[in-house]
Amino acid sequence: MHGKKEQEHVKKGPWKTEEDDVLLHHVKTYGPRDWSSIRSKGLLQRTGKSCRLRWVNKLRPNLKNGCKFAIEEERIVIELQEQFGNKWAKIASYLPGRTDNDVKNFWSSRQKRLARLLKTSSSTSTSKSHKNKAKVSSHVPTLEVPCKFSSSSEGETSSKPNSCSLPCIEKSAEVIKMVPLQDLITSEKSSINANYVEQDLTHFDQSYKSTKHIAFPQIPELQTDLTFPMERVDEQNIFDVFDPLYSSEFGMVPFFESSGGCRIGNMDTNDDFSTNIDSFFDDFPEDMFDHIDPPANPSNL
DNA sequence: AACGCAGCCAACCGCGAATTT
DNA sequence: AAAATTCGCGGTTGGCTGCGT
Repeated sequence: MHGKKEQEHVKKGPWKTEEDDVLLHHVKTYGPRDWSSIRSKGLLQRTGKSCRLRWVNKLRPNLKNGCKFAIEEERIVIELQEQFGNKWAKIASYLPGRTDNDVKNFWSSRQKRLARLLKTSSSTSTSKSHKNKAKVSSHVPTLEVPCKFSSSSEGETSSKPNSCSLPCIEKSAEVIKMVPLQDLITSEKSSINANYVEQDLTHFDQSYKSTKHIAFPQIPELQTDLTFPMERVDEQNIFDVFDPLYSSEFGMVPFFESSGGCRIGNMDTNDDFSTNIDSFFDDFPEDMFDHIDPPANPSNL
């Protein structure tokens, strides 16, 4: 009975450095797969599921751990959530260095924040006159611009400030009402404009057809020329990540560097790997992935 | 200084899909 | 083809931290 229990014992909770080491060694040897074998071999008392999650969310190279979402990233998440719904993994595939968990956490935080704003606003609005409402709304700028969503991004680059242009997002000439999220947040303390909060939340209501109301950070323009979706840095292209050219890709993610200025790598999880990304890879032999089967060639499928 | 609250994040759980036996 | 196993995703939870009162 005890023996069986012991055999079935599964470790949970925060990961220790030593466990990360074991997991990294497994990935180094066999690649990011066979998660269940880690436990069956007695390497770790973690479930395969837990191992995979740890790798995907924290140990995988190129992750932007501990970095707040840049404005561009926020914008993309909002747009893609609008389009795909809560398909976090899919949305994350458009954001280099972000995991589905990151996106999910970002979104739920945002939802909570907005819900709280709405709650606050409704309580304040009941105690305040309509006059007050109108007064507040007048100082919050609203942008109503035709959104140039198109799968053909060429020639579609917006010349207008505040218009949005995300390639590969199929949209008709819908009107996007952009509400600066920063304004929402900063006005929380003083007086909330219920109208704006409501507008923001209504975009979750599918019944809104002609006008989309989205809380957007107010930024001049998306200065990117992203080809979506970005390749995910995971099982599919792990080999690319460890390509000899990787060194140029590790300091920053080019696209988000300017806004985020965020270093990549598991900088905050454990000291052994936090010094810098180079020392992280110093631990790996040059032929570290020689043992790994190359990804299936799509043409052979 | 102590307390409460909100935000953030890592990790777990359940379930369905995909893959293997 | 069916059952078993593994994997991946989305929802949820709980702990930690920072900030305001």
